[in-house]
Amino acid sequence: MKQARGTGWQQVQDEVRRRMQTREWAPGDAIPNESDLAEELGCARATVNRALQALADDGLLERRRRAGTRVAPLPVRHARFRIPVLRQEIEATGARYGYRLLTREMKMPPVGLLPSEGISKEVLHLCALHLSDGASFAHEDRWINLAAIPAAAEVDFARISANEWLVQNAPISDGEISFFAKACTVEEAALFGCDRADALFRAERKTWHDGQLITFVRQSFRPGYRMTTRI
Amino acid sequence: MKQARGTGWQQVQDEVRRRMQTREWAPGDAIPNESDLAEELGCARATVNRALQALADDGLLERRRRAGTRVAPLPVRHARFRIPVLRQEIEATGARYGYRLLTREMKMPPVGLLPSEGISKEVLHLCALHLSDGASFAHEDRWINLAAIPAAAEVDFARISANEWLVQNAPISDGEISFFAKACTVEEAALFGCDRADALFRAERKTWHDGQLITFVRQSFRPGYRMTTRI
DNA sequence: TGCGATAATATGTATATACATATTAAATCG
DNA sequence: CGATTTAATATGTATATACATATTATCGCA
Repeated sequence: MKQARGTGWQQVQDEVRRRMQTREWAPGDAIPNESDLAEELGCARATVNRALQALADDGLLERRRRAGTRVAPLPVRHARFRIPVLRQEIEATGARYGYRLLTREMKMPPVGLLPSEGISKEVLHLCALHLSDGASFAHEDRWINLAAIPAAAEVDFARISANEWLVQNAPISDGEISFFAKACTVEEAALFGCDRADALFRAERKTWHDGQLITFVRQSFRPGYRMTTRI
Repeated sequence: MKQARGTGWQQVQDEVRRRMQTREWAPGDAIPNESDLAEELGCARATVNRALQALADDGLLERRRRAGTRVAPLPVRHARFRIPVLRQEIEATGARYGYRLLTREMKMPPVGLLPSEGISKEVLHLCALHLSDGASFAHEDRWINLAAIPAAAEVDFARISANEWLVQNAPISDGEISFFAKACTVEEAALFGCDRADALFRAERKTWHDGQLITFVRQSFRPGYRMTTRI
């Protein structure tokens, strides 16, 4: 059958959003089932299903078989962030991206840095700077598990950042990222030209492949950095 | 036709993920079109479409009409965070949630706090604490635009947090949230029992309805707080 | 009344089909 | 040869249909 205009799943979604916003359907309320909605809006159930699934995916609806669909009691629960890929983030501002390797060495990771990952051998430790128009944007402290990626031992990482090399060369199956705040160290104060009392926004990421830790990286952003998204 | 076992869209997705992880399909590579994949995997094109759309939604694939589908050159994985809904976050740890209103007053917002929002009248200003087992977990500094939500003027917010009241009573169409780090103030050091030099993780959120600002809130988390997610 | 079996129901998914749309490649024309 | 038109192609979407699955409600029976 030909698709009528005004019955796309996006429009169904908009209509549902509208009813939630106007409190016609308030938080906690059950909404009509898919078949009824489809009939009311003049489209197929599959179209309504697509719209409602997307809303549930965003955390605005809660759906359970047989129990039906209801407006999430506490909406706005999921926000999506693009994980900072520094080159892109910097270039998106119109600035010139720069990368500088500070140190590269084989060493044992400090006790407690990679807790319970079973890293007993030496790992590759890199420190690098990401620059925005020549100014320090983020400092990166990275540990690469050579047992997982032996090829990394042959790379000097002076021209290509570890992130970009790993993306191309290391399969990844799983990851964890966390964000937190911590006062800057003396070295960081020098790098960023900031006060010792300044707070830095930091991100730590671990990535695994088949349960084996590939890399751990801590990125510290220059003072004043904000991670922002619309919801 | 009856659905064969092993041809669900999740399984198609798993297979595509596997091929990306093994570098059979490397970052930047084009992958077969939906029809070919469907034939190879023994399912309908719609099933492949569902799987690939979900992967594109997660930032692992890039898709363009006619141009086809390719593995994202930089796995700019779109991480999802649950926006800190403090009651839930605290109760999820097994701790008892507590809420305490510190101040409630009508006042003009400081210049620059709500830039270019056209707030010229008085707004409701609240300061409150969120407690985890009685200990300070997060401090909240909130401004509510009474022009948008006049009813808020009648609520004392001593027993119910502004967030929970607003969720139930204020329609929201749009929002922005940002995270950053900032050294704590003297007041915060007292609240959290921490050192003046400690850095605090902070979140600022603005919500609008039909272009009108409803509320602005800044939440400052206790030292050591981490926002974490798997990707 | 209490419990287990069974029916009813809403969502979840797969499929074939048809058409829409964006984009690229090819063909055509001045 | 360059510009413009046209065709080809991959994804995007809507639909009817059929069946799967989870969960709740109900019925029958002891």
